[in-house]
Amino acid sequence: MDEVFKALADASRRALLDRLHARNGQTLNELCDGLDMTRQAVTKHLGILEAANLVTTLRHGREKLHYINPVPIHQIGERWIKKFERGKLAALSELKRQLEKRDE
Amino acid sequence: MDEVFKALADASRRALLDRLHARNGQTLNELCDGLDMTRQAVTKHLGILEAANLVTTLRHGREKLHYINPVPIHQIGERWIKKFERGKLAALSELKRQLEKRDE
DNA sequence: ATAATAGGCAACCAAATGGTTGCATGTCAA
DNA sequence: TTGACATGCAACCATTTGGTTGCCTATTAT
Repeated sequence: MDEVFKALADASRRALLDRLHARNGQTLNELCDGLDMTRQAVTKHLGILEAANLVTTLRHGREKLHYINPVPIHQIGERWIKKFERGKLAALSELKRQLEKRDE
Repeated sequence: MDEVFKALADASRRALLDRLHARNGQTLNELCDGLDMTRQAVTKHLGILEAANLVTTLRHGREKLHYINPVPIHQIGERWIKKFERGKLAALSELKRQLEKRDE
């Protein structure tokens, strides 16, 4: 889980996921296209995404195809975000109450 | 948005949010309790959470009370996670198809 | 008044991070 | 078969990060 959070913490990596979300199965060079980074930098980012299981790759001859794996993202939503949904309204109203109490 | 992702990338900070989720409005020293870090390290983490608007603080005399703000977490869910929900099944089945095609 | 308590500030440090360059390897096409 | 193309590997670099220590300030309780 920590690896996923860390992987998602970088804007370049989120951009790569966005690209794969727009069109899945792109090669390394396709993913590099238009980005202000060297190919090697992109390789590293993709490696981190792959290590976090956010991307799965498939060799096809000399090309490496990258496929997004939506499962870890979904898990972040289920296991983490949702926990804070419950009690969200309670937290906000309590905060509001405390903020108002300040002026007593 | 980037600040929120970065703030959530650290396990210590997520643990602090968990603590506030369990009991809101804790002081700095309460939050330090039991953690294997100096108070100053915790202060820094809380500063990052506050900068990302994940935590709001309120001075009460010499104490500083920390309240969780669930809104940015919710926004990550809405603006980011949900985007990948749509097409999740499509991505998975395509990945499965490609993986099977490998053995042709 | 004064001691204890709660927190703030700043300098410093090691390790991790995001990036680069240079070169090597494997695969495809002419 | 040889050149072009797609990717891999490794060393190196600057900056950021997560943490420390030492000291200072503000508030509360005795």
